[in-house]
Amino acid sequence: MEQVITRFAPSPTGYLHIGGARTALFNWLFARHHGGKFILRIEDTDRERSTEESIRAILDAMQWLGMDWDEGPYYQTQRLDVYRDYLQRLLDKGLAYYCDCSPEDVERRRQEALKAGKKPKYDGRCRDKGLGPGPGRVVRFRCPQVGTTVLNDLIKGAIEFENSELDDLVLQRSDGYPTYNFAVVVDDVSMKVNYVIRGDDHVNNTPRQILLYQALEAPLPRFAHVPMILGPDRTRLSKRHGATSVMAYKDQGYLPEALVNYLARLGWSYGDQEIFSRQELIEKFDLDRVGASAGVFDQEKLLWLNAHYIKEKPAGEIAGLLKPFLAQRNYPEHDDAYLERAVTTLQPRCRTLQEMADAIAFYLVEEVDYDPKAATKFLKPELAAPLRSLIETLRGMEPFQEEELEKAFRRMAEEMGVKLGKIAQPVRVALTGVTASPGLFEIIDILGKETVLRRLEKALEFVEARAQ
RNA sequence: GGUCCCAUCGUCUAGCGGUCUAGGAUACUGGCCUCUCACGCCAGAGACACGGGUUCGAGUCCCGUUGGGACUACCA
Repeated sequence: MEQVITRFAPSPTGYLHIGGARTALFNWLFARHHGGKFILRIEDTDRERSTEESIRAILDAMQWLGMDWDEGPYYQTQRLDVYRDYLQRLLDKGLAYYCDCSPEDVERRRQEALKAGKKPKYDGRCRDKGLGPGPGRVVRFRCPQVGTTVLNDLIKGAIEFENSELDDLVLQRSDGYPTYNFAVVVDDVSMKVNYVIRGDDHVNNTPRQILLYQALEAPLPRFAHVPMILGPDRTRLSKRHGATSVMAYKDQGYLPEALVNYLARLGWSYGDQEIFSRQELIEKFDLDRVGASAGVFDQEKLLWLNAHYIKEKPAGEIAGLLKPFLAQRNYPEHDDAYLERAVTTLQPRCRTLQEMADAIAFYLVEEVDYDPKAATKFLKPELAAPLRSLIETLRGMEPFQEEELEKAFRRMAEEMGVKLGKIAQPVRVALTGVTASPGLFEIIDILGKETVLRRLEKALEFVEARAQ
């Protein structure tokens, strides 16, 4: 079997979004699965909207998601001579022609046709004028007007198009740059791309492209049009639906493993399996298990996957990834070992790194602030005595460790004739400021004797003040 | 308007004519665990859009209806 060659060809007119990322992922996975080649190509022929910044952002996102490419990035604007060469072949064969209709005229005639209830196609006015190159002139494809073009899509099956529906599309703009439909074909032909995997918003472009392949006498690639990703309102996912940029997910504290896993399962499935490592994805991914219908992007499920990967990853790695988020919050510095222990207790409790960076606050700040409700409910005046005795007990404890601490607390609760929770909750508030936290004894162990005693004494002062 | 695509729980999906009184995941609800919150475990509720065919038999095949989506540029 010939080597599989796929490509991802974004246009640098914005950030890499969720939909593009999935298209890239499917191409990447397909190539890796088949031991093929994955090419990255930047389609920057729209000089108005393409930006350097977007290119940077797309490359960053590809890298963050762990999708490496074997060739490229190629830039279409650096391949202008290639398009001219191919265009000349078409011109020489009479399969393309110059056209001097102004954009305004074409648009006006289009509107008129529409109003008259006809198809808004280019009317072929310059088809046989025999025009040569000149300022303001474009080159159009002499599109066959009879016959049927069939697209044998790997995902959707056979789709037929009447050539009479198609018109003479522009191949080269008046500024000399190729248009998308032409550049994409020339690139895929010259780069020997044999599997074109892209969003199904391109289905209607495909017959023209097939016709161009034929005009160029180039072998046809296999096409696979993957369904769109929709927002909750079932329209094409866009900024309106919230974060759609891949890097926005990084900033929100998502792990690339989670996003990759989620995106892979959106539109593709493998029996009942939900969790896939990158390696498993490469082993198991194939086009025959890609569904034909559009899917809604479900933030909740992504969150669940992210929580899964946060729990699963070694604490040391999570701690490292967490640092930038900590820096945003200006917490005091702590050593890695301490951070790692704190992270361990938070892993089952946080769905994103942002959540974790918030939750870890009490471990890192000098003094905690009490949540007013929590303080009112649990730091009551009658706690003064128990707190005093607790402080005494803890002061004398050596070693100051989780297991011993738990025993001491249980003993104390028993002596007082109350349930453990009765003293655990006030202490929790004293140490963390809130009523929900990791296990009390692991917290005490990690915070260390000095911090714990300091916070307990502050709590004692607080309850004593309330007593007056 | 025209062309094209799509249609199983709210969402992602399994299902490739009989084993489907439709399975899994997520979200939701209840319970267990428990020092709180999570995690985890158990249980529950929840779907084949509709109408015709084909067939001994249809979620599965065909047609239509309805609904949704995409495209219709000198954007990609």
